[in-house]
Amino acid sequence: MARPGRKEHVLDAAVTLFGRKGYHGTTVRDIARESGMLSGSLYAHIDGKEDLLFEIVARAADRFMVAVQPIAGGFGPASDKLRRAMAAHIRVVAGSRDAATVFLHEWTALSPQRRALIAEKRDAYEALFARIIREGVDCGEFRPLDERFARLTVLSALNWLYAWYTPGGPLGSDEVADKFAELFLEGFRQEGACRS
Amino acid sequence: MARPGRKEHVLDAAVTLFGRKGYHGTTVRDIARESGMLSGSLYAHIDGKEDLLFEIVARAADRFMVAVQPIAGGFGPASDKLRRAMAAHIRVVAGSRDAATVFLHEWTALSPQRRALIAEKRDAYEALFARIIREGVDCGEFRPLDERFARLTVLSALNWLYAWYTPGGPLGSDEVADKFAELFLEGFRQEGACRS
DNA sequence: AATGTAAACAAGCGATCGCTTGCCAAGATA
DNA sequence: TATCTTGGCAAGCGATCGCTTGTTTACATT
Repeated sequence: MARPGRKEHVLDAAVTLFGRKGYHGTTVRDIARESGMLSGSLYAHIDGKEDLLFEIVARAADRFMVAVQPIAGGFGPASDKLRRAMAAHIRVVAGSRDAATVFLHEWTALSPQRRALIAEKRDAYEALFARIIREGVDCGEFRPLDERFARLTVLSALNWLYAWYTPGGPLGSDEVADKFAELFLEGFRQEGACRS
Repeated sequence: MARPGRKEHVLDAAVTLFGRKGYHGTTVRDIARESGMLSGSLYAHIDGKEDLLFEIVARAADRFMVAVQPIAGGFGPASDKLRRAMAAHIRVVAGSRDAATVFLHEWTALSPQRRALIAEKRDAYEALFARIIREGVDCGEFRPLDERFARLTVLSALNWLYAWYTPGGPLGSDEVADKFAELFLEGFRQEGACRS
């Protein structure tokens, strides 16, 4: 009887190591050791090292998409959708920080064909945020923003989360999202600032 | 007579390759080929592969520091200092995009001691932005921001630049800085928004 | 108890890794 | 002219890379 959990176990080991040491910095022997077997035994479950990377990256991309898609397509004020989209993104990062790191950093190690596939997924994901921002501008809720800059800024903040956010820390993912949303929506400047 | 330009030439080759394929994804033979010599000849100029990485990363860190330090320590409104600090940062990225990429991504490949050294430099750099933000809050020019979040958000936007900014493109570094600064200072929300 | 099969191990393949060594041509120095 | 230094080449070191092969173990099914 096949134990379907074995491959998932290997994927878990790989995502941990890829996240910590990078794709090229991780050997198949590392992955095997982390999985509790020898390197040759890995090949009963996988076709090659790069397949592991692709599966990790593709799954991570899908998780982001699935989390934010319904929010971008839903109803409500753009500011609310933006806050909820950020919260959903952060929840994905918090739920699988290593996978998010690998998704953002190691996709360049893929073959050109697979890299193009991931680029498509990433573009589709970014389009969700572009849509929310355009909605906000069109309905007058947001200032006449440069959509590209606003989107890039929001995504930059989200994409850099992996570098400092610890899921077990004092801040829950929704609290972080609230703080980000407030920051982006209201800006830094005090009304009637002193301008010293 | 020693030709002092040779080592710089090797460093240039290394920063290009590290930026494109990562540290572990680049071999010393790659670096040698890019430098127009064979791998053995490299070792007349360097002590080892990791020394190249360290020198690249440390120099990049210093460039950021030198560019922003006088702005953070200078005079003027915090909003202006923030905009000028961002512009200075972006100029550094634009002037050496590969080095900035390596600085942000590949420092984890360094030995623990050297990694700690780079972490110190990075912390000192981030402190410059923290100082500007605190100044703005203290003098009342900024709202009572959470300094940590504001700093992280600004630095996220700056650190993600390498992923999309092309120095030869339509936007100059100062234009990008202006747009970022406006976005952060004024926020997304329109005064008297429709809140539909 | 006999058989089939999934999943592991032991061993090692060819290739490539970072790096070292011994050597030599060319230019500077004396 | 004789010597020394620089910066390169050719060759190859031991280690490790991703991966393959042949065999064995453990367990489910019959």
